[in-house]
Amino acid sequence: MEEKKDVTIYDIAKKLKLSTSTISRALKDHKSISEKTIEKVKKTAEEMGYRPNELAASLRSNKTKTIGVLISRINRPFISSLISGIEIAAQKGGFNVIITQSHDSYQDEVNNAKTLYNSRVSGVICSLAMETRDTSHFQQFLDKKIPLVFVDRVPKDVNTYRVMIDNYSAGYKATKHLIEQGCKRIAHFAGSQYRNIYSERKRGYIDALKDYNLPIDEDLIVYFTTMSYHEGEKATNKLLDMKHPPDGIFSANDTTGVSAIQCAKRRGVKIPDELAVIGFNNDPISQIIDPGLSTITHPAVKMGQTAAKKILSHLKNPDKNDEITEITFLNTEVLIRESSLRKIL
Amino acid sequence: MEEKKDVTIYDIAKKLKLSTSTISRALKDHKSISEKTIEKVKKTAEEMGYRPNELAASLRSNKTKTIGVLISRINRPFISSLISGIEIAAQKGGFNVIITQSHDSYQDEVNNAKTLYNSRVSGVICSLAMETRDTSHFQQFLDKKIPLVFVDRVPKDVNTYRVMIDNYSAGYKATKHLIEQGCKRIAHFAGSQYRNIYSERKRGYIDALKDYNLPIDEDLIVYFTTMSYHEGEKATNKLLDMKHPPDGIFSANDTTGVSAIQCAKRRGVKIPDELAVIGFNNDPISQIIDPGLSTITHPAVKMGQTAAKKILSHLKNPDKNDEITEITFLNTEVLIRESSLRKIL
DNA sequence: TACCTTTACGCAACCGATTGCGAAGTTGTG
DNA sequence: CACAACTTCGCAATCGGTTGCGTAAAGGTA
Repeated sequence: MEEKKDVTIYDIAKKLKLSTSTISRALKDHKSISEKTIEKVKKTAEEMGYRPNELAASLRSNKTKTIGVLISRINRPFISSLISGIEIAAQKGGFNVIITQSHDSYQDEVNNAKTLYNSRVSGVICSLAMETRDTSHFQQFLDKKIPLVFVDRVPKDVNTYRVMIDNYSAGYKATKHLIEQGCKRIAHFAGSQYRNIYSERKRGYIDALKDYNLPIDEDLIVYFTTMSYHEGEKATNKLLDMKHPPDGIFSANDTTGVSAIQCAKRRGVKIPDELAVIGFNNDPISQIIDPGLSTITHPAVKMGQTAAKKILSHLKNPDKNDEITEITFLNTEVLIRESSLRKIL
Repeated sequence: MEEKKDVTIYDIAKKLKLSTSTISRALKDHKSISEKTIEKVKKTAEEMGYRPNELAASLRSNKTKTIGVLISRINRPFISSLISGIEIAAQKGGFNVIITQSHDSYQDEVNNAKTLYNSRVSGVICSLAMETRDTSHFQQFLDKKIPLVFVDRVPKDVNTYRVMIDNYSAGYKATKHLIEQGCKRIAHFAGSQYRNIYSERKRGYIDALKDYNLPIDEDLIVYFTTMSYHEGEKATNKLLDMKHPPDGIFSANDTTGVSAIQCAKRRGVKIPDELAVIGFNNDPISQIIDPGLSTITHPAVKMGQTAAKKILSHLKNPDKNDEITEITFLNTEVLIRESSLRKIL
């Protein structure tokens, strides 16, 4: 029951009385090999059950057909869709995808970056961990000219590809929508201000209030660390306990938006009339909850595909610029559901 | 701005005036190298910024530190949690995880299996695509003694590791619960009967009905192909249009369970009194919907971890049995929420 | 001092594909 | 028919660790 050895190009060469160089070239349609030979080689390769050893090829050519991914955690609707998009695009280009999760820990992100670096991935896609402040662990990729694409949670101090949405205008649009529904005291559930997605959404919120001459009340802005359901629940209770509770909430994600709705419902607060709520991401729960949670659509799958395509096209194109600061913005839309719809528009 | 070459064991050897064999052995604490030398080598390796080239090591030793994963689609709560578990366990063992998705297409599954095989993964974890009937594309792994672990959706005709839940008893428990709530006409939303998880759940459903002397009405069993929200909605409407509509539904997943609740609510059917519903998986939406959907808990993360650990321990253990038919069952529980709770238990 | 073990390390083949350079064979041109 | 210009293919080095086998040096014993 011993294992059969793999068929190599040496075996094919011996059988056809050709050299390994010819086999190697024939298998990849090199122009200096005749049609006849190419066909013959491919046919016998097939017959002998040859499978190329990518390890050997990678070692020699010093490139792998692999994209490494650094994300916080896979089991989140947005992230899993992002990865799905990456996988789809990578697959089309014949690339494998290696996933690592940091669980939002800075140290894990650093370690994972090292792992991917050592694995000789030929490209990296990353969405920053919540904890991350310093980004020097990405320098190794830039030094080696390994294409690096940040998605969604991007740093501001690394010059490289970025694929993101316009969080500022999304935050602005969400807030504006609540204002148009008649909200006067709008609270904001914000995430870590070290992450662009949350600071920009907040900035949009602030500017919308300003533009519509509404006062900015710092007591109505809640800063979360994990943006979990529990955090949202606690914050909602606190807000509703205020002397002058808010009449609207713009939550920077759907999880806390949903928790706000459920909390308000339990307290008998009417949604959307007494409290209008809008979330962010368009997670599945946002359309399941009753009333449906208005939200901002987020093109997660497309974002993943775009990022992966960036890497593939960069690898194809031999002229590698030293300074790549290309930013791609994807579209978002305000998706209005019952949680914020007070009047017929 | 040319790239610096990587430091290799040759560089270290030259610097320390030792041979590459000594360096190689020292770096992995080989017993035939003295303490002093080992320390010296490790120190200079560190200083020179050496990073091992795993490609070279893999090529020579013919093993990679990689686990390949074959699943239907990443962006599903159950699957993404499963992968999360796999990644956590793999990471601890110093392994990378390569993800491929079949989107429930048989052909994609076959192609992905080939890709993983060619990538020389040292272990494979798979949950079958919905379409898959023939499983001969897994034979290549068995032939090469590459550990293969099926999770959740397992085939019956491949002798290898399996990590799963007891779908039969889970289906039985779910149905029994509805019966205990007073349901007399219980419908069942079933998935493809080619997949064990759905056929077993149905078997549990049937046997529970029998044990409690309830008639089995084939009209109350709906077979889905994708188990999507839309399918569930259509089926629910059809059931509620019947002359004698059901008073309970056991859905083989949460998505269709949720769609049943929403559909019933729209039609004014009272839940759980006129229609009690229980789903499967404990997806996030099951606890967000109102009324909360009773369901069966599914230890997805643990399932992933268990599967990955199986592979790691198999790779460590040199005595490879030829016939491995080890099945691991993980626990599930009936999680009762309002969608099925008619009386105080 | 002669001889036997250990200990510590080096030699060199090897894993399988890639590729610059060169050469033999073929076709074309005047 | 001679020489140029392609075509088509082989030689051999290379990528960076791994490992069986061999040997010199160090320590031990009678």
